[in-house]
Amino acid sequence: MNDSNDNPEKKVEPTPAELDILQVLWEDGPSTVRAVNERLNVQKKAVQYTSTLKQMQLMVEKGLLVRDESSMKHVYSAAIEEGETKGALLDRFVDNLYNGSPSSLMMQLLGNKKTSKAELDAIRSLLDQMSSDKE
Amino acid sequence: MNDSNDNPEKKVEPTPAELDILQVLWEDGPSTVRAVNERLNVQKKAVQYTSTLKQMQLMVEKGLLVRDESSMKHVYSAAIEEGETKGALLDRFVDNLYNGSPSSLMMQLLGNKKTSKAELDAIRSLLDQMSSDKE
DNA sequence: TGCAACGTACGATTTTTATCGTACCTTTGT
DNA sequence: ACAAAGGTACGATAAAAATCGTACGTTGCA
Repeated sequence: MNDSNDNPEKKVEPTPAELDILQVLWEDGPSTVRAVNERLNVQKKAVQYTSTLKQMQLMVEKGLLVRDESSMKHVYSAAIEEGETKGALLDRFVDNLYNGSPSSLMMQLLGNKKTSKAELDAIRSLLDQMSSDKE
Repeated sequence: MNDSNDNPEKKVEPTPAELDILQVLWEDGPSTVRAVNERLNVQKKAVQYTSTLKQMQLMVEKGLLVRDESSMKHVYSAAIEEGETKGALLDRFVDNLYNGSPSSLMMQLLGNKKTSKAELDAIRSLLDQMSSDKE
């Protein structure tokens, strides 16, 4: 068996720059390099077209993106799922910083002045909804 | 004014390896290089003594650590606060991955099978406690 | 037809992070 | 006194991530 199709255990660890690109693709769907590059230049840092191009080409090799070469303007899309990827990153983050304890992270979040009251309310109702679902 | 003493706005962004070292110091308090290195070798990856030494020396230059050179065995301690540092990293993490919305992060956390029921309960009681404090 | 606009390919390089070897100093036991 | 043990300093290098310039191919139109 190879890993072409059903290998959900595959390890994915996009670098920060790769993550930026992935987010554009997750949000906008399949896009050309130019579209992605423009979005990065607006939302993030100035970066040359060819830098983005190269980056995305490498990402295809790594299996982070797939591309459709049928037209001259290649169209790229994310090859890994948003939720899964972010979940893995979150896991690692929690492991590294909070000893794998989500509630520790929550405490950090709650003690953080940057977290608005509205957000806290949203979290609580989320939690309430959660528990009424389960019980 | 310089930034020797009271500059809480200073930007700190430890790299992964730096964070490992910081965590040891946060947990154990002021320590020698050897002590830190041994802890890393047990808990993390094998790394040469001089590598850890160099790393910690660089961290002093960057202002991440301070050291007491009064004895020959220099004693290092964290120069940045644990909660503040982790909070900043968490902020950046939430900004990057969840558009700055902690509740989105929560959803990810709740949907994550690795998060145990006990942890969820802990979070909820944390939240309850939080709201009874505030209101 | 030929040139400008726009696309990809890809080597080279820079930047950042991490690791290590070697030189050399200090302490201590005998 | 001096060797062994254990410490620091620091240049060199490796490894990883990111950036860019240049070469070259294709398309569309004046």
